[in-house]
Amino acid sequence: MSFTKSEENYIKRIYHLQQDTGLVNTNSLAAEMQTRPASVTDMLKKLKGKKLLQYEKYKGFKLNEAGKKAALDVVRKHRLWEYFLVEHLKFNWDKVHPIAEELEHISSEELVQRLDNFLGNPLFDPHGDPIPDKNGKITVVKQQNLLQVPLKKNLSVSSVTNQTAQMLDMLRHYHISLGTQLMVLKRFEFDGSLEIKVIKQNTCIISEQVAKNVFVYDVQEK
Amino acid sequence: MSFTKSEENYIKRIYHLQQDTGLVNTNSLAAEMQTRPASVTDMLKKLKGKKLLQYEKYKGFKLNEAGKKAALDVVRKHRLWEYFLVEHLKFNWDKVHPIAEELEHISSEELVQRLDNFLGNPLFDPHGDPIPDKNGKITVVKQQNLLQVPLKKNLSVSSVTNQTAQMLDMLRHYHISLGTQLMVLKRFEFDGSLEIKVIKQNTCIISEQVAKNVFVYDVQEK
DNA sequence: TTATATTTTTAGATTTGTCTAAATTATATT
DNA sequence: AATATAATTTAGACAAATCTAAAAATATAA
Repeated sequence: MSFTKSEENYIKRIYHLQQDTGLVNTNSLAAEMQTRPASVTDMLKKLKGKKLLQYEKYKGFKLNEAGKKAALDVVRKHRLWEYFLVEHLKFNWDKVHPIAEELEHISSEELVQRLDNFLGNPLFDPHGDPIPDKNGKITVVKQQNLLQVPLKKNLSVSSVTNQTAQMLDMLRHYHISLGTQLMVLKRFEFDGSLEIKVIKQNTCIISEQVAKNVFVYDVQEK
Repeated sequence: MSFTKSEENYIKRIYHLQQDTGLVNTNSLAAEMQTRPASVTDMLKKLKGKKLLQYEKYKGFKLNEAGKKAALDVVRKHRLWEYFLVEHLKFNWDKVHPIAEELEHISSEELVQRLDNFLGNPLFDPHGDPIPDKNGKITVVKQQNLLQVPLKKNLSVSSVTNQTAQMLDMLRHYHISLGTQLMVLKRFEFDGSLEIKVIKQNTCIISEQVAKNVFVYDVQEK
């Protein structure tokens, strides 16, 4: 089953809304989609026709299993492309959303699978949101910043906040980027700075300011 | 000025046709676009309205300078994405066209520029077709296969024909891919095989069969 | 050069996704 | 429970991109 760009956008929005509220209503979806309630009703009929939606007139609606799978396919593509844009094209993480909104509608399944492999099958996008696998499964792993994490544990970098040019320059120098495996060796009480072992690289020292913006997850739990 | 997907597709087709024939006519464009002549006429009016086309009713038509620039922007995106798909996602070159047909319509200029840089500003796509730069300029450089090329010249791999799994496996082993710099050191008369210096790698020996499928250009001429 | 064939355009319809305005249903309030 | 308010849907219209069928212009050929 394949969907139009517009259908995919509606499906994705409904998915995100129903994560929060269970049942979704016409007006809030219209607001999210920046369109009119009447347009939403039109699309709901189409999605119900394609058997993606539980929907009774005037009653509210939500995606059924097929609908959720369709939504997760789009979310997966969106987040993989965001990862690519940040990690390989060196976009700042706060600039990539609108571009990924276009890329997420490219249809080739083989493309998505190859992209996933090329990126190293990341679990999180650069905002720290989880990337569903090709079956729609989301691996839930706790993320913490480097200040919160125990010493000598094998960790993988999942996201980086505060992406200033200066911060990115520093991380690049230490060979720290998304997916990098590392370990906190020591925390200095004096200034809160950390001694970090970047696997396959040299040890380095980072300040507390940096550490609080670098988020990681426990490699074992994957 | 920005264009719809449909407009971009028409512009690109007209560009390719007028490269061959000068003036383009309605029927041949309809055939190329797999559509009806009536639809072509409709679109021609739109493109004339946007001042991209020299077009008089019943007379034939061609892109003006603005139209050619628009076409080259699309061609540039198409070929950069093809390069990415082959070189980084390891698609075979004969599989990438339909996917690049979708990717070429992603609109962000910054994306294209960053992609170009990420790829190393390649001059040719994996089919050996030249990639226009951001101003629409096409660098014309002669490509030859490795059998046609003089010894001890600094060369860069521009395209590879006969992309069988076996061939690709062999090239990968020798670290030869698009953009790789190399030099032919010696040609053995006995079996036509070549001794190749892959810059930053070891020397290797490739057979005549392989050599005739590997196309290169002279780095000096860039 | 007149008739015939070919090419191109027009006229009007269709589909998708949107809109406004009005009607309908549900919810809240007294 | 009746009424006011809010949410939702319907009805009908529009723009983009396409189509078919017919008309108009051009090209070709006897």
